[in-house]
Amino acid sequence: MVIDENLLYSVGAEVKHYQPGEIIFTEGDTPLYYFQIIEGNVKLNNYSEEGKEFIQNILGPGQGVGESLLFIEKPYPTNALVLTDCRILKLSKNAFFILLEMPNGISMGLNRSLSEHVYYQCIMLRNNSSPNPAVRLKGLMSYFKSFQQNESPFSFQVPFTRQQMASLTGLCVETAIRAIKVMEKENVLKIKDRKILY
DNA sequence: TCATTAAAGTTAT
DNA sequence: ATAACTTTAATGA
Repeated sequence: MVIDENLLYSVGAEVKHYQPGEIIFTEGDTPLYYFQIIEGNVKLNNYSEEGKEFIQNILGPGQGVGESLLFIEKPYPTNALVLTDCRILKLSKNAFFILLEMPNGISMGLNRSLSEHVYYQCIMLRNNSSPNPAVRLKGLMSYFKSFQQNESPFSFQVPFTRQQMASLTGLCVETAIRAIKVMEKENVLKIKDRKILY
């Protein structure tokens, strides 16, 4: 968790409920709030000129949404929209900065979160720069698998649809599906009930 | 080889 | 039922 929930409540954070499809913020909006997911999933995305979606990231419980933008005077570079029923803590930017000044020390959690974000961007850029679809998909799966303890093969059930995996790696769905099939044959992953085990 | 288009089958709401 | 997702196949860059 980025910031302790009770600490957030103590400085005036409120819980907001969101339904699937609801928008938290849109590309170009001015960042005015700190958001932290209690429950549910949120995706950060962009749309290309031709309308093709690129998913920057899919976030879950405990993660902040767009918090890195609170420190600079720039509009949001992505949209944030809700994938599943969500409970999200919302705190005004002012209160967020008051929290930063407090001696309780939220800085470690926040720094860790920002660091993780930079690391994620680095890994994804590295892998997504590869012309080989399997490399991109493996990069994606390896990163998300790294958060679970169990490192043994096929112990990680990929929590994304093929569509989402394609949008996260800049591939078209069909290519992603084909590459996944090939990887199954090569015993890199298993498919059980359409779920990918990596 | 990958993207695109089309078409059809499957799952979820 | 309808929308969203998955899969296969054909075509072209």
